[in-house]
Amino acid sequence: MKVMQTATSINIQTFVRLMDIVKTVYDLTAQIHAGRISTYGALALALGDIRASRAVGRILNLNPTPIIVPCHRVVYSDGKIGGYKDGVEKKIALLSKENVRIKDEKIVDFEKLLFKEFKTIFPLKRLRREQKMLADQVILEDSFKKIESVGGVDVAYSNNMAFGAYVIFDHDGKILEEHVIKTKVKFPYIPTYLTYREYPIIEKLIRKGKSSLTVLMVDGNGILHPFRMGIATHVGLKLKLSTIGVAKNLLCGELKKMPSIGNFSPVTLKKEVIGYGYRSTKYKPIYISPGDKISFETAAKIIKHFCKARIPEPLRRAHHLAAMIRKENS
DNA sequence: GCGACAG
DNA sequence: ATCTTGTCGC
Repeated sequence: MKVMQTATSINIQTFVRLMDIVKTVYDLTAQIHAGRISTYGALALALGDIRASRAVGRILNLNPTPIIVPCHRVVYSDGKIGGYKDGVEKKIALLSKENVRIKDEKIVDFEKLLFKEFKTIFPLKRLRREQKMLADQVILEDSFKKIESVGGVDVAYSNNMAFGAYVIFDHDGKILEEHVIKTKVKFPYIPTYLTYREYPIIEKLIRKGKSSLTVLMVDGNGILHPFRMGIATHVGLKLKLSTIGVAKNLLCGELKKMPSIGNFSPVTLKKEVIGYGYRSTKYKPIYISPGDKISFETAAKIIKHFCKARIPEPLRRAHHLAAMIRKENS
């Protein structure tokens, strides 16, 4: 029987390749010919989002083949040279050899030499489209009555390895299960795309759990996200779980006033409440938001119940576990 | 130098 | 998140 080469089967392979952000950055950089220069931001835009510019810098810093991938041709957007693994002198020397002149630490004729006509399919735009699609499916209502168990997941890193930890507590704070996992990192950290870095690890961890889980706390945001699709929300939708996002820093929006100890204060974005700052100690607040299948009220209640320290216990324990495993493997 | 954007 | 000396406060 003749089997049609479906669009899907092509796309899955293509998709994986597309999403190899590291490889894409190197391929894009190789498009900058001798005599031209480009910027970290221009490369990020070619990936599909200016937010990736720092990730581009980090990736180029690890460039294993500086001869094939001419990362010396990537400079700051103000025309300054920027850094180079083997020293800026080397970068300047390589550029000079290509007739790119530098004066007062800046590229001469920067605008004229700037290359930004990359051949690209903007891989990050596809991910953003997915986030926008999924955002419609979020339900900010509890999908449970009684809280049997509450889980926490966190991930630690060392070089190209990720160490994930998953802990399940019962309602009284007793640990029911602990799981750890070690995997290769496949996606860089890019603000607002955290889920594409950590979701695969979290999914593997959750599958190891035996107890039925009422709620999962995720290190990161729920709907407190420019597109209402933080990692906790993504995890909730994909794994059909009630989730709460818990972040140690604010990603977007505005905390109207500093909450007093033991209290919450709303975080708003364009007049809309998308999360709460919560202070259980005298230290700086944490930022909580519903992931999926939970209300603001219930999320807040659960967070308060599990906050013996600044960070709620399930996440605190998961964080410690992940850090321990990371250290053991280093 | 500051602001600066989860992890 | 990780890299890290010394420093600060409970």
